[in-house]
Amino acid sequence: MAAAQLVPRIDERTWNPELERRLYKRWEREKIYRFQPKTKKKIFSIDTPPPYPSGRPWHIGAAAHYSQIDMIARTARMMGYEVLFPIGIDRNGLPVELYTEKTLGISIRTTPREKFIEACKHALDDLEAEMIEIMKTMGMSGDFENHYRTDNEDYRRLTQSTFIELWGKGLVYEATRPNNYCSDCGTTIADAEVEYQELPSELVYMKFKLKDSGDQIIVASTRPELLCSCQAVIVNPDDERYKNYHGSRVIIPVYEMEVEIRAHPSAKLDFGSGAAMICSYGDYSDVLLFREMKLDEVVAIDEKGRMTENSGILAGLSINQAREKIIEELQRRGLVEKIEEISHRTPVCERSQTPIEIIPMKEYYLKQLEFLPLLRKMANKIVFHPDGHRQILLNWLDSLTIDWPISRRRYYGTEVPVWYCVKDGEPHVPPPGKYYQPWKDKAPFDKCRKCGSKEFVGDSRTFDTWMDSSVSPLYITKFSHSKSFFRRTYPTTLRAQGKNIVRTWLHYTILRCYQLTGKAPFHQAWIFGLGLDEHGRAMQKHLGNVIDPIPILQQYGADKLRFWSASEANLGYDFRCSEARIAGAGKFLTKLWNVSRFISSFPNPKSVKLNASDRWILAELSNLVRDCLEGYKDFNFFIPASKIRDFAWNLFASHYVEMVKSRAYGQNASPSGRKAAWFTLHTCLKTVLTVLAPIAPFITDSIWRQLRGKESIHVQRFPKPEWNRNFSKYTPRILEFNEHVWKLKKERNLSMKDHIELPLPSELKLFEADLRGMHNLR
RNA sequence: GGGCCGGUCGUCUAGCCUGGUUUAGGACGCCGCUCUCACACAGCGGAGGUCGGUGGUUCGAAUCCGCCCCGGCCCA
Repeated sequence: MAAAQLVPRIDERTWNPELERRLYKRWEREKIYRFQPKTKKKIFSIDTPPPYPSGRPWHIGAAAHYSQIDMIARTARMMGYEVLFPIGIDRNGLPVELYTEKTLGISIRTTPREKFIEACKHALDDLEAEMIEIMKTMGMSGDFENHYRTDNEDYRRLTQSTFIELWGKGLVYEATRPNNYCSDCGTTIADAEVEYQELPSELVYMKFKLKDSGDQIIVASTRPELLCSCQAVIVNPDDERYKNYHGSRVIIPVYEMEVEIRAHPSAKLDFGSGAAMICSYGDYSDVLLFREMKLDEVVAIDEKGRMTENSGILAGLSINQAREKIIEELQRRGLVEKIEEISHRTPVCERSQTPIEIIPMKEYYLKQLEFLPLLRKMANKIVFHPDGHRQILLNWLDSLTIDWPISRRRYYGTEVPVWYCVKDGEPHVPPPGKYYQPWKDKAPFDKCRKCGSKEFVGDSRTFDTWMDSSVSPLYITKFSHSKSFFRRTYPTTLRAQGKNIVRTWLHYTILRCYQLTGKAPFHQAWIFGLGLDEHGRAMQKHLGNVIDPIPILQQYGADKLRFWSASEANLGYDFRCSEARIAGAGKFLTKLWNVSRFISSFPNPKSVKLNASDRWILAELSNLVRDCLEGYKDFNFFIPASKIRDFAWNLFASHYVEMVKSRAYGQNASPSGRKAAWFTLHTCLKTVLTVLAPIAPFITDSIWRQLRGKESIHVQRFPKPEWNRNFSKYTPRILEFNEHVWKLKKERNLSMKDHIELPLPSELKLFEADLRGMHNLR
């Protein structure tokens, strides 16, 4: 058979990403990724993060993240597991409300709740559809047929049922919590709705008398009206002026209460007098200091933005009136040293631009502090990928000082399922198993169990959205729907998520699922870094540096994006995104395609007698398989991606293929030697395709089916490193020799196929025939 | 402001744990030559790094220790 008669079975000269769409349709038809709950295989369940479709464009970093989560699922399948890979979409909370207001031009303040949440319900439909389309385009093998939403009735029913259960266990209690409050809008606002402005403000220097010595200390504050809630005065520990006063007690002017002077580093030496009063609550640092020093809060301002009875002479006044009046009062008593006009960074309501107040309000809390020892224990037991990121969770657990406030004064979220007796305020919680909307539903109780009254009023609040997301492992394992399914799939095998939400999603999920099931919700936690722009800055809409994955997918295709993601983003660490590098990474796939095309022109014999070169590359192939499996075991795709590229490009294509080309074409080769070359070429390709399949599912399946028939590569198992690795000791010598010859020919201006006279190193005698053929040695 | 993580050619990374085998390896990009029968989305060759800075430990440090700077995230 002459070389000219060999025709590649693969026609196209380059990998065409348009083939991806057709292949995806084929996967859908063949249902090769469908979860079989009755399987005999071990089950691998993935607790996938439900992404939030809050706006266009979706983040390229997120695309990289989700494509890697898909690699986890594919890896597990090729390891022989039955894989449960649910897909969910998060649609609760503030961003939906803001998006709805913006796109529909309505206001949450003036729209009836019923109408507003109806609008929220559909606001994200288009964005969600687009997001799911992108996930499919990326080749994700999740369960799109049963995709769930965190705002559907079933999900909210689960959230409420779990709350009711925890309520029954005594893990929920009510206590005050500092809320951002806008007196103009008449409502609490979320942290995300607070912005900061430099506003002119009066810094009042007030005289505080020391209790024992009769000395006085000057305290400067922009919030003199909060004097009645002052519970401490702080000075910087390094401030020489006040060194003698640490621990002394001072009398608060007008109110005549005693508080302690404490040393604290957050007191700034050069601000005001250097001494600051800590009130509940002037600003966020007051909140922190109250927690840190365990001070008792005094409510000075009520929900209408009026001063409370606690403020004595100021009671009933607005904040501005109160400030004027207290300054007058202080001046009348000669307690004002001076007043300075300053510019002050003030938190304001993003809507009304009114300075916000921090007002303690009653909220529900879920106990977490008493679980800390158990949480630490579970954190240490969960396998982290990468291992070091367990520390993020442990550090967070160490820094927790308060329980978790779980109620929010919002509209679009899961409602707090509690009704109160109108007469005595006794809270009543309904039985679990239904979705409740207490703000509009009739109370499911006959009469108050305490006073017998028949009138109830429903709670109007919703839950923190993490209350919903933190039971995702229970939702996907059918916790409240199917005992047998739950038993088989819970705890889930692996939680995949971003590093930035370890302290929220990861922590809350472990806490809640433990409280409900007595077990950690997953055996492994896989933590991904954050996609930054090409300069290393976070991608943010207002910076205009967000890269849209849609045009990238259109131009380069999913596999190039995926291969880039795997070979660029080291597991757990932040990575930069740039189109140029995606294009660069994609070149490897073109190379792979062409090597495959070359190999596709040869038959694939079954049994052969191997030459030395064949045994050498198979030894290296074994090394490759071993390295890849090691990376896959840790779900670190960076390792297989770079090892495969190294092997396939720099060893296999550059050296081995060139070494056996003449043998494969039958030039000066025995039939058995020729067959051995064919066999080895096919074996290497087959193996490379299999270990690459989780990363680049389209191109590998395409080549696989063109060479090996109908069955998809995605139902195969990973190969084993089955060839003797002994011959890999020749690798450095072979590379060295080949590079030496190439260089010589270059220097002598010879073409690669020109013959050259050169002695063969004695160590390479085994490879003599192939090397002579390769370089045309004489 | 606090905590954590990270900083190796323009870019991504190997090496760092377990100091010497490193004149710091590879890839992308760049430059030069070559259309050689799978591939010019290629091949070959080349330039490019005082390993964030600075002190220290040591015969010897990218590798161990201290301090500082920069970036990211989270909490404020």
